[in-house]
Amino acid sequence: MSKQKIIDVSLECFAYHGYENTSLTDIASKVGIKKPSLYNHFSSKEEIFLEVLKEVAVKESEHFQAFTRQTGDQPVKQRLEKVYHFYVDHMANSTEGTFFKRFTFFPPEDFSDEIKQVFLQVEEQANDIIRPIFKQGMDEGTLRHLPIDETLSAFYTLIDGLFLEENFYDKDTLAKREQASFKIFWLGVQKSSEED
Amino acid sequence: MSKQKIIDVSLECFAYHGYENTSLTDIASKVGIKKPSLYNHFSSKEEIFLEVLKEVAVKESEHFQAFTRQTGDQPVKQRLEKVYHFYVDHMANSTEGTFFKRFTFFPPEDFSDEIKQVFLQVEEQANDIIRPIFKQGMDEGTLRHLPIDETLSAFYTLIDGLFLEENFYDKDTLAKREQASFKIFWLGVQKSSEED
DNA sequence: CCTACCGATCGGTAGG
DNA sequence: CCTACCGATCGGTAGG
Repeated sequence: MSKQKIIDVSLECFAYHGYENTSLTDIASKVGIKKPSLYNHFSSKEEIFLEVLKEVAVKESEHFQAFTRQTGDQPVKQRLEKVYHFYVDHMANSTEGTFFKRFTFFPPEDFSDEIKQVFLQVEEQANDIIRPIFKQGMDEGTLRHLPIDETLSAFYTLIDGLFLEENFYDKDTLAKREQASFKIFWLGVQKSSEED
Repeated sequence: MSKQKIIDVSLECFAYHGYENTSLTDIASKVGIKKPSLYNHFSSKEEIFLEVLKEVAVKESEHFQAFTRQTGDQPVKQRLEKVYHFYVDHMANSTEGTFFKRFTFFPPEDFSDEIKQVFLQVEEQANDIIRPIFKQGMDEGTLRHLPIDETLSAFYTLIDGLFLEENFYDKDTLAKREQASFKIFWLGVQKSSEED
């Protein structure tokens, strides 16, 4: 169906060029039709954007959930490390990640409320997936007993920081920064030998 | 001089609305002149932008340097904590910080090289200012002997993460996240009692 | 520093 | 799904 093709093409254009910098002519030509034909499927540019946003939100949540579940049988440190690398890599290298980053961080004014809502919803679902890993670590004595929401938010802040840095550093430097941040985070949250 | 006023007004427009979303008519009307008069001072919109960029880079470096120097006589933990809060607050609440964040994060394609260069240059200057604090901490035995560039990059990644989060959390939540991240970072880098 | 105007491009519509 | 066209707005220029 060409409606889906319009959504796919729009996702790519919006992700890599932004909302204002993507024209309906651009989208139509990449789909292989003329601009007015878009109006057979959508009533405005805004509607296209909102449909793309909705799709990305659902896909991203499912994607993260599937990956995290799959690490369920591993030790806490490995689970966290894998989830961490997966998040960072995905946001750096996928179209959906780029879209998500771009519009959560600098939303077009007209959509800022919808976007904020989607971000918070995706984050909440991600929290529900990651929280049990920290819980597991504290219960089994691998992690310090810190307030779980502090640990969780510090973990996210690292990831968010790397999102931003993806824009300036080359792959090698970024990989080193990714390692360094995790190492120090882990030193901070692990239970040291002298504690009970 | 009205050239300076154009730069000041443009900085504000670009910071809060982005490059494509700021028209020369907008800028002129806020300055109190008509659009064609801008061309008495600048030869294009691009030139205005590049001049604003240059000014922000210089101002930010100086501003940051001045603040850090002023904390020189305090213990390492307090110095780091103050620099950290200063950085995050400044980026959240100043026009220059908003400009810097917006354009380092999603640069208009035509300027991406110039912007990347400015970002790396500002970061390098910031490194030269912060590195001695970590060096001091390791020398006096407050901090673990970790590779200094790992510590430095992890510290920045925290700050970068909070930059992003400034866009969707309210002040209270943000302040909590700021505290939580620093707390865990500090647990990670401080020398624990059992080490030599 | 202005008025008047340029070609290009935008999102969107009419009508088939 | 198309051609033809709309009013609005863009960055930029001519000429004073």
